[in-house]
Amino acid sequence: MTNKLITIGELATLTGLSAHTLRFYEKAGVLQAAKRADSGHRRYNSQDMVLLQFVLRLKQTGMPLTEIRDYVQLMADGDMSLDERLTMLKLHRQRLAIKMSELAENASALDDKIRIYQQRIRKAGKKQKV
Amino acid sequence: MTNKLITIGELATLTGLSAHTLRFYEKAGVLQAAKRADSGHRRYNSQDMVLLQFVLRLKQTGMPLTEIRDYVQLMADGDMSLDERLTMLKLHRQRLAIKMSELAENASALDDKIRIYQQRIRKAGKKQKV
DNA sequence: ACTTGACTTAGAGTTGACTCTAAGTTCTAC
DNA sequence: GTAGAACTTAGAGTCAACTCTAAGTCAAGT
Repeated sequence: MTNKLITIGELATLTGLSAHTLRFYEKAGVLQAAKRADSGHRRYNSQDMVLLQFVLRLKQTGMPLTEIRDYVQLMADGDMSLDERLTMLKLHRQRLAIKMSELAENASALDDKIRIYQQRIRKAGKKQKV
Repeated sequence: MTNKLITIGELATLTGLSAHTLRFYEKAGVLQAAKRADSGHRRYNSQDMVLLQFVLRLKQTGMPLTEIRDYVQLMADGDMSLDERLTMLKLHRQRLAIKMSELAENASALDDKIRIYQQRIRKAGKKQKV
């Protein structure tokens, strides 16, 4: 077991978030309240880091913080919330699929536009020479 | 030539945006100032609609409005800005590629999670029966 | 002519997600 | 034991992107 505890500053460096943001996430319920040292300072363990990784994945795929908060709350509720969590994940997965196909479509439209621009620039260049 | 002019309300219905948002875009420079009827009401032609389609594409792929505004400004400057516009589009295309691959990675992580949840739920169901 | 709905403006308010400030406490290194 | 960095809190400020309000004008149908 790796029981190493780290400070909020260290977690900030590890994740690229600011300590401010980590506290903000905790207040927003996006992260479970961290354990505290005797001094009152937050101490994070490896499980906290794993959860944070997953939370960041959800965020990166466009899930709003309020929804992530609900999901994290369900995790705290234990196994009886498994079904509900699965439903949420599946729904989010579907939205993600839609977004990905939209992006793919837009990417190819962009590629077309870029090709047309390159042609126009090439032609303009030729005119210049004549 | 299809010279049909439409009102802001009609354009709103067509695009799914609100008239408020269309005016906001115009003020923000994301849309070029629309022609006006004698009454002062905005009238949009098909070219305006084509531009708006492209603007929405840029927006949908995550380009911030300030950047779209710069791009639209360059369009108004005419052909001499072709190079600069091409550079912008290429850069954006690259960011889009990165985002798409991130999403793909996160999607497959989500799929793993979903599979694991389904297994856990199936097991829990079995225990229930015994 | 009149009503009703769509339009006009400037500017205020909202939402989501941070980001920072102030004032104080704790930890680390010398 | 003291300086300076890192931590604590509550709450204010910022930014992007809308979204709405107020007060008025214009357009279309009966």
